[in-house]
Amino acid sequence: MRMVRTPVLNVTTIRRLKAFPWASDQQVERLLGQMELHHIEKRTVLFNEGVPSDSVYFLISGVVKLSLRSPDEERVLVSLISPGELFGITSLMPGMYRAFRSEAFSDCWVSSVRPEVFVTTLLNVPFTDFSALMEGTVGRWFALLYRYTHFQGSSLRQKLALALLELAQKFGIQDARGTMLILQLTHEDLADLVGASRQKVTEHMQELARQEVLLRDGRRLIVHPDRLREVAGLLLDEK
Amino acid sequence: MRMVRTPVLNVTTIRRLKAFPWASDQQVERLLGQMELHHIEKRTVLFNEGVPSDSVYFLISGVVKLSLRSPDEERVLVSLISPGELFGITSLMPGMYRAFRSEAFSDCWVSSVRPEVFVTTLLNVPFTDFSALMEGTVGRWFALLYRYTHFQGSSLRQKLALALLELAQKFGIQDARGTMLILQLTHEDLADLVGASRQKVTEHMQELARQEVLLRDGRRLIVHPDRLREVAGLLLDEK
DNA sequence: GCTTTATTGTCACTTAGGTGACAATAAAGG
DNA sequence: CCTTTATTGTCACCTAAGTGACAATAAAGC
Repeated sequence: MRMVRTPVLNVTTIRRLKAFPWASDQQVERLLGQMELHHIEKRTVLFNEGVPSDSVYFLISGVVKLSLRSPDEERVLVSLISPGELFGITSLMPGMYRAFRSEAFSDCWVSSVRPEVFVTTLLNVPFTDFSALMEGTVGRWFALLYRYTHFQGSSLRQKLALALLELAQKFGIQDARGTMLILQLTHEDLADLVGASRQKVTEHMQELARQEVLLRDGRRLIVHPDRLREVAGLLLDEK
Repeated sequence: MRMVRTPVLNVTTIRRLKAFPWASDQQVERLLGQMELHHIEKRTVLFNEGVPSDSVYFLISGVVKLSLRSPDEERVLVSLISPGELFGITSLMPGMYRAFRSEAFSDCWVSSVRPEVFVTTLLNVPFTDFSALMEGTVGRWFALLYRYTHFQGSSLRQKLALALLELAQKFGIQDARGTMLILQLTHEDLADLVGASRQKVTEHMQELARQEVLLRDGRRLIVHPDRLREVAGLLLDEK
């Protein structure tokens, strides 16, 4: 059995890690009083994608890995977190679920706090207000990050499905035949969106139309979100 | 000459667009009083990547396109913005530059406001505090989005360079021979990070070592950020 | 120090998607 | 309505990267 020395977590440690440089000593002190400390052994999963987001984490030492399951069951390594960084911040937006799995890349010391405590201590503003503002502003960044990380390890067909899903959410109106995109998109636009050639997009769009995942009404697209989700390789409960 | 009718921009319009649902009528009213209204014709560039971020934009009607220049001079279409969305929100973080070009995808009505006004009106908190908190929390999302959008249209070699650059910023310490990554990374880890196969990563890493972009000291990597930036196809002033 | 296991290196072969070059449509502008 | 321009469709060919299968090292465990 290996002994593990519990690290000291005080204002000096926080300052040394260059975390929360804007916060006053009092604020940091108050925050520390409400944070829990955890030791996590290499390869231990801290949270999995899909579970409710209810804590903000702060990495004190070690390295944490954020990853994702790609359609072909491979894992996409999204990011490696270094000491002094916050992570698990989807919890700062209302009703979010974890988008990534986080696990210890090496033995780690991690500290966690409830998002409400985090925000009210450091910013002195009601959590619901802050949270709503975050959703309205950086929520879109997150949606983009979601799409781009899911592009990793996907075929062109799957990327197209993901991109069309996002467009359907933004520009879709219900139609008797499905969800109509109120946008004039050329195959070239779609190609630029998924990072592919115009010709291959044409081929795949035709294939998708043949399989009745979508259909074209003049230059308008009508899509079936459920079938797109299936094509994209998402679980039905995702997003 | 085509006549353009100026849209009414009042609380009702904002509510119809489902924007700022958390804000009170008074707050919205006050915000509107400080917003400028612009009409932008299709294909007009609103801002370019690289310029200082000094306004938050709100799309009233039309579609706005966010894009990026890829290493091979192609444009990557990052996102299409729909009415009711905020964009240009890098201005909510301190000292940021525009990461994307924004241009009118169709004729648009856009409203702009200074980030300080936006934050203080809607959240009643000093802008510098809010801004610092944003940087410390969602700043990393943005860095990830930066990497992933730049992956688009890049070769494996360029993706590797970008990923190693990000790692050097997080895990790098200065060394006589360059920037040493204090991390035990296998080629498999790198492959998962850039979405490639382990074998090809091995080949490219060897190539990069041969060209003295990086070198290996046991299982530690020592990289040259400048040369990596060159390999990644970034302009010298970027990032 | 020796055995076991993980990582790196190499190569032949396959494949998804890029590229260029057109014809066939469809939309836009007068 | 007719001309011009933009978009879609289709193909043959090329290339970067994936894949499987090993050998060669290097690190870890005992």
